[in-house]
Amino acid sequence: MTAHAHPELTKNQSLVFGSLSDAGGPLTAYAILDLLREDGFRAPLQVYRALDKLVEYGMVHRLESLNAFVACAHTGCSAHGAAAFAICEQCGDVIEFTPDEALKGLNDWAGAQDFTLARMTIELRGTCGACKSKAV
Amino acid sequence: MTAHAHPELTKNQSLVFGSLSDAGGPLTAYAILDLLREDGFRAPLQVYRALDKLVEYGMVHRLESLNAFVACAHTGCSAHGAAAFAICEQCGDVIEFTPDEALKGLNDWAGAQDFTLARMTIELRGTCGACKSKAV
DNA sequence: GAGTTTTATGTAATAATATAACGCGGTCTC
DNA sequence: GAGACCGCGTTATATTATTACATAAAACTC
Repeated sequence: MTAHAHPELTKNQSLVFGSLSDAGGPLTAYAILDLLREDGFRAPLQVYRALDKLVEYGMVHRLESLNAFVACAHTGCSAHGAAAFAICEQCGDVIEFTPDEALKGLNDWAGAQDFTLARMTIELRGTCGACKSKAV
Repeated sequence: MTAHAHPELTKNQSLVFGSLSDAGGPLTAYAILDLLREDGFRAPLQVYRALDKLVEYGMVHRLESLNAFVACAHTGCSAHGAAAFAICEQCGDVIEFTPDEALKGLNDWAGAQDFTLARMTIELRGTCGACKSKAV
């Protein structure tokens, strides 16, 4: 539960970020709630409020196609709105990456349309190399 | 409610596709349900089942970041998994487009990672040109 | 065309995800 | 110390989506 160069986290924010970091993968808000019951969490709102802040700080990403949340892979991940995720439908693993060419293309499109970008969601679904090897 | 070169739609599928086409923008499943009550719809499942098929046929897209559905902008939109959406947070308008450069970049990334793509979600959030003009 | 399988349907119940509304307590600032 | 703000706790509720079971209609097989 490293300190990070981010705003001092509150107790609830630290707990939520800790669960996500420890999980090493995506968790739903309710899964986090269950993990934190022993730490005194009682209600979904405690999780959602912390997640809102963590997403705002760029420490956590929301996976829209999974309704789940994941700790940012880049321990200091500040320059954002700009991550992409590949989600393996076999093993559930999520790979975060920065798709420079795609981002350029989308930014160009937005510029040409006079569309001001607030954020982007880029999520790939499929099967990762490891799972394909395993399959007969 | 044009006939399309697609599988013959069932009655429920036609009704759902019709509401989405008429709406000219995204609708949630429950919004569709309310629109179709006068046509005899009673339960969410009637909508979700039709939507599943329509998405499978490529006639409807799901907007993950909105939990909503929209009729495909390309009346015969067959070659898919490959659309992107720009969603204006002021007026709610959705622009569907095909981001060739971005798709190339993401496909290349997947190839390099040995990740087999099943589908992609690309959604841009922001403010469209028209809304920016209106703003003081 | 009788039997079988598949697909679509209707309905009720429930699960999973997310927010609204209220009140309390701390910490700033002035 | 009054006011503003923020985080927190709690209850209730809203929204989105699925499970489970029964019926009916279409398509396929022999």
